[in-house]
Amino acid sequence: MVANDQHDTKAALIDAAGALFAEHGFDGVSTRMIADRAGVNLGGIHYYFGGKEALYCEAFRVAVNPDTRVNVGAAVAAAGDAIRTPEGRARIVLEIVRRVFRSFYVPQTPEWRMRFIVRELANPSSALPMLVDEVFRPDYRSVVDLYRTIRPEAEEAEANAWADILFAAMSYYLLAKAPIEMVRSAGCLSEAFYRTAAETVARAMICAAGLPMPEGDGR
Amino acid sequence: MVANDQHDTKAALIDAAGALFAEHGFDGVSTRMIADRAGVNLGGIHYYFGGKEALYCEAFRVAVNPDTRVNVGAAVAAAGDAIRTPEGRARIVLEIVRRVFRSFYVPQTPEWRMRFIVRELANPSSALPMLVDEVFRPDYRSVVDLYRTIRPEAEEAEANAWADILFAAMSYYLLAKAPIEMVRSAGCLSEAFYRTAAETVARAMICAAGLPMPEGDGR
DNA sequence: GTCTATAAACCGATAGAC
DNA sequence: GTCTATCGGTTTATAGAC
Repeated sequence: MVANDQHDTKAALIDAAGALFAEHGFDGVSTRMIADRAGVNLGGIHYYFGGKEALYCEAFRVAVNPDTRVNVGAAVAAAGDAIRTPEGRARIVLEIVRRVFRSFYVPQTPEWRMRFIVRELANPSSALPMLVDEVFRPDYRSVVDLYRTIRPEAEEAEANAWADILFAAMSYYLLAKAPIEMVRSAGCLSEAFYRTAAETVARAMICAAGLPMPEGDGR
Repeated sequence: MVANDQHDTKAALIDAAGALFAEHGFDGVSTRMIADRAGVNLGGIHYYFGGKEALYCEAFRVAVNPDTRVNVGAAVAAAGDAIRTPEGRARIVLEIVRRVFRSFYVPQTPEWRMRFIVRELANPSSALPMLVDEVFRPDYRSVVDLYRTIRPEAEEAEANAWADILFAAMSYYLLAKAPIEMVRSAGCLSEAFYRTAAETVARAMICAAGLPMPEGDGR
């Protein structure tokens, strides 16, 4: 069963590599660790991908797959006329922050997806340009533009710092998971906590931008 | 000149190791890279420290040195009676956030100090328990306690998420420096920008906690 | 396609000359 | 204290049997 075996081995390698790279970074993972976790032979990495770095990039492309990734720019565009009122703008901010946090748990996608993306931010590799061009810069620009719509008189640095609140929260929860759970308790970074965190971050960003807080939050 | 050479070589190794470990993590740095950057012989690492891991811990102890590190708990305690009024609490939050951002640039301390600390959060090693026990947990508890003083009725998760805004910003700016400068421009993460970022983060935390914004900021 | 065996390079660590 | 040379182990990558 050639096609099936190929799919199984290749997919197992990508999933094992993604999970390990997301956790330990490129340097912290050996090809043997990947092959062992995938339950396949070491040679399969070079047979299917050509090498460790190519496998890293392949797993990374899965992580940033546009079909599954949250698209901040589209979320702003989809809001339509809501952006014309302060109340609508506040709701757009709330919706964007919620989407970002919900993207931590997207069914049918690997658990390591988002963590792999922010891992690349902290431990850059040859995949960094692709991440910046295709994901980070567009999303970042969308959030900065949103702030400039809300406060056109604000300086560039302030808009950047405001957008950073969101990206900082995202990367922090995904990268510092181990120490956070050491300080609080194991399993404290649950889906329920991320809902609270999303509301807290959204509230901070909304009132920092001088917008009115949405009352009924229509969850 | 024994004592002087010893100091020079040892200090050069710690400084080179700190800079490299802060940038690439333990796994991303080899002992040869450290020796080369320090301009000393490879054997010196084992002569002075006993090995790579011991050098890592030694450089890490420099990074978390209580004499130079910003102490969040002490900042709250030093505020005295200010904590009894909403205006005073807002000023305490502002002061804490400013101190954290100013700690990025402390004269007479190595530039890699804070980056090494947050690097350990993202790439944990055997030094993680020490970091959590001596630095991360106390600071984190101080900020959570401050929020619980401000809003005693708030749930634990909300207090945690509020404190996270500060620690997230700190780790984001220090860890994701390369991609941030790719998106904006090289050198955009200047001391001037960090002042703006501190004001923005502080403003977000202050109004998210329901406190009044300090008007004259008395910088 | 999957496996074993191994090459070639690099790693941390060490011995010993000076 | 500082250096060179090198050990033993691990790494990525590859060649070749099946």
